[in-house]
Amino acid sequence: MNYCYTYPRPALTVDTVVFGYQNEEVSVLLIQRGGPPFQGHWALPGGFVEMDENLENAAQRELWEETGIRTLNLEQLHTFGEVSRDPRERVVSVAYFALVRPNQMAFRTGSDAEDARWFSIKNIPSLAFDHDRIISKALIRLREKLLHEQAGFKLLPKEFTLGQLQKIYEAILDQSLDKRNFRKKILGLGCLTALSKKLESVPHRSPILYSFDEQRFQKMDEIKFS
Amino acid sequence: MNYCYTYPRPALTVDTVVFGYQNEEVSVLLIQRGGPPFQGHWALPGGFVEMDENLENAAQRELWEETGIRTLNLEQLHTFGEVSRDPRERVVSVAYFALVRPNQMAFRTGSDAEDARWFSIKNIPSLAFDHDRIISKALIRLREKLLHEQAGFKLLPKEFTLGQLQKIYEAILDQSLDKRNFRKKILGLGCLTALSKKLESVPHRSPILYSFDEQRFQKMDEIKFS
DNA sequence: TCAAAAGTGTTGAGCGTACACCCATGC
DNA sequence: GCATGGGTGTACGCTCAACACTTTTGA
Repeated sequence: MNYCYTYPRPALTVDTVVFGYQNEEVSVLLIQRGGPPFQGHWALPGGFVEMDENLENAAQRELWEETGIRTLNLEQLHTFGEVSRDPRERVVSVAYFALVRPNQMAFRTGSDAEDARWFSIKNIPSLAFDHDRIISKALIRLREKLLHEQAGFKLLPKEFTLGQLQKIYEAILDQSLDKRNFRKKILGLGCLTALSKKLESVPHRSPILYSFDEQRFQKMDEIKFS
Repeated sequence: MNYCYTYPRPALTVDTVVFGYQNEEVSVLLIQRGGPPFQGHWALPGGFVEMDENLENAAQRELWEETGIRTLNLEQLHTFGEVSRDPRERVVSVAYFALVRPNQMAFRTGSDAEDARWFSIKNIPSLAFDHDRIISKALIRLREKLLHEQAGFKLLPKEFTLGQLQKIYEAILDQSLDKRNFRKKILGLGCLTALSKKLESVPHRSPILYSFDEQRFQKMDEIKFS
């Protein structure tokens, strides 16, 4: 108890909602808590902010320590500061949001006797603290990012087919889309490059692989606003 | 120094960006700092979060204490936590965002020998801390809210004319708009009620007063997403 | 030959944009 | 009567939604 202040202070944590995509389902990375409170409950990866690191760095570090996943592109979601959201004491948590590709989804279990797992967003268990509220907000943001920033490709390998991309949209928006209109709209963005390769060894016609040109997309976005 | 912890903790503050509209200009409420650091500089109203109040309540209280303005409808903007954003020590600040009507814009000066003033967003002085960055983010959010939530009427009296509303859009978007298209679009939302009164004693034809039906707008929004 | 997904165009409706004139009021 | 904003309609282009069949591949 060596750090003393004139006025009391809340503890400050970060929590990160990481979305991935596998088996045609969007899923969230959760860890199982090894100690109280909520021992054995599932929760978002996260922890206390150190004094010499920015909030985003703290979120990256905790994610790395607890799951072995490294990702840039963390984005701040919302800060949760209800007085009694943690039963021990006042804890304010800054929530972050990330999308990872399949090849980034492999994790190792953290040091703290915790287990980690991907859960489909259609089947999320009961969570510790107010983490269900955090995930609700993250899902809303995910839909917005999909619709306004075409973020779907960030959940796929760098090279992907239009069919895979459409399935992402359908999973996140929870509705089926018309194939022709989807392709027209996505290709009409002018940010996809058709690669000369095709995806082979599939039990049907080989689909063309595409890559997403993010720089071009940013430029298009700027033009729109002018 | 009676509050002691095992690990060091950042201080936690809230700051609020309040937008108003007067003299055909959108403006921000700032206070002049009465003590160091940045003594004499202008800054956003805000202060430390108490242990028994939620973040939004803290923002409301500080706004009330420092400016005498009371507003509901605070909305969280972003949390700023760069390590050195405050020269004294680590301070993390949760920024809030509010729109107030002209009749809410009267303020009293706070207790702390501070002055308060409305500044046009086209003429903002040099600010304390990273408050310029906070205002930049708030301006972006203001434009988004205008475009997606038609929030412009929240800067006007409950009863307003279409001409006044158009001026708000022009001030925030910083471009002139076509009068006929603007009216078509706004009336097409189906959320404006034409009142039987007209605005009188103006040196030209008396314009019709309208009120905005927020409930109806919310419903329209839900329908859109289904 | 069959199953499974890939790929491909047209049409109609609604929305945003461009554009110009007369009207009511106070001074 | 004049200055000042209030109020109004049409035509075009673009984007979105609906809709069905042929192609390729592996098993």
